[in-house]
Amino acid sequence: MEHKDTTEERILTAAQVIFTKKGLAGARMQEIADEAGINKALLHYYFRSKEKLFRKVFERAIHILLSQVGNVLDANQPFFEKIHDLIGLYIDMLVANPGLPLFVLSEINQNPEFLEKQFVKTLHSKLPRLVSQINDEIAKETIKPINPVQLFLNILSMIVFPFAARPLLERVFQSSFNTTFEDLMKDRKKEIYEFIINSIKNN
Amino acid sequence: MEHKDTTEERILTAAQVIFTKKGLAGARMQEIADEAGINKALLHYYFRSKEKLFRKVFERAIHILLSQVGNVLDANQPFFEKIHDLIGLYIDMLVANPGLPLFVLSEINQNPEFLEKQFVKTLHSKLPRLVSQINDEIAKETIKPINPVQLFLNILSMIVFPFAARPLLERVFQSSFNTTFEDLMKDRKKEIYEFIINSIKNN
DNA sequence: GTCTATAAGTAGATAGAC
DNA sequence: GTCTATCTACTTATAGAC
Repeated sequence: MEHKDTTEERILTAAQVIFTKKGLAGARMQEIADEAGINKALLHYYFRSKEKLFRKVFERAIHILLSQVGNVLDANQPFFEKIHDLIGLYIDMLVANPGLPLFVLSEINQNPEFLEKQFVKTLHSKLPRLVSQINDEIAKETIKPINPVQLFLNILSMIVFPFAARPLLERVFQSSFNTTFEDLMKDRKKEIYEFIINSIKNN
Repeated sequence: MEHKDTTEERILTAAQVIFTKKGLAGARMQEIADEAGINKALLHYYFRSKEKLFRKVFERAIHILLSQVGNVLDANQPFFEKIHDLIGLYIDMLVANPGLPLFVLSEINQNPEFLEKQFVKTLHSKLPRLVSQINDEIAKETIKPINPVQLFLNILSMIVFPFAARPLLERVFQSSFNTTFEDLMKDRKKEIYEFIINSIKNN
């Protein structure tokens, strides 16, 4: 699966590295060519324009961010297990792709037309199911009453934010607590899960 | 206080709008001039270069993000009150400046040298105090044992992330729940505080 | 202080040889 | 498919009139 060593693939990988670091506007085609170890003209041979190349990289990023998570949300699983697996899967994915959240959020902000219907549609099809599952648990009194959307926001925030703020947090944690970002993230799955359960679970 | 209507101020305000929307690399001096209603050459007359103008805007943003919060963290207050006030102050500030978090995080990521010592130093001087206050509460058994850094990350995440992800969340919430972002944020102070207290407080 | 005009450099894109 | 050389357009920055 992971990556036939064709020129096209090497360009895409290089483009992902540079676009993630510099953004669409800040990236230079020359930089991408250098990173891929090929000539600038080849980029245009394969992808015609900078924006078309960017769109391919961006679509990939969105796909990674959504694909596995959709399955967890769909799964027919007890509520607490689902939350547990969601946290585990998402953090694993972000550890493997730490630059994705900030990349996607920045570009959507700077260029709102990149927020494709696909993205919104995927979430739109998954979220209501989670919301009604939360409401079921509240009705069964297994968890305390809470606005399901706010609960979802809390969970998502605790998972994703540290990666979006990583460039900043790395330095602060290093200088203040002699802790590396990686160490924090190792414990974080368990930490987040327990923090949530402690908060919402009924005795 | 807020803003003598000098040309310099109008440029800074315009620059903040454009840089926040497009980033350093994506912003055009012409756009900033148009937004300020003046000529392009005047930008250079007042600020010499695009980067110097950017730095002024960026420093302002950092200042807004840190100034009030430092005071809360320093305050000699009971722990739960301090958490309560911290959430309230920070969300108020972000509602007034919703674009700041993503702006600052993106630019630090794309241009790590903009992360000035000042920023790291300020946090460095405030955080250990909060950490030891958390440890005190754990020792007194008013709250459950928890890694203070992780707790701090949880709180910060729940406050800041929704604003960083705002361009995305706005659409999703609108299309899935017929809720506006603003409505969610109105309740959010109370929601976050209760979520945290429920999680950490000992009975 | 504010403008118009222009200089100098850069980046995306293409032509054409191999 | 891959390269070198080049075109064209745009962007920052400056010169100089008012």
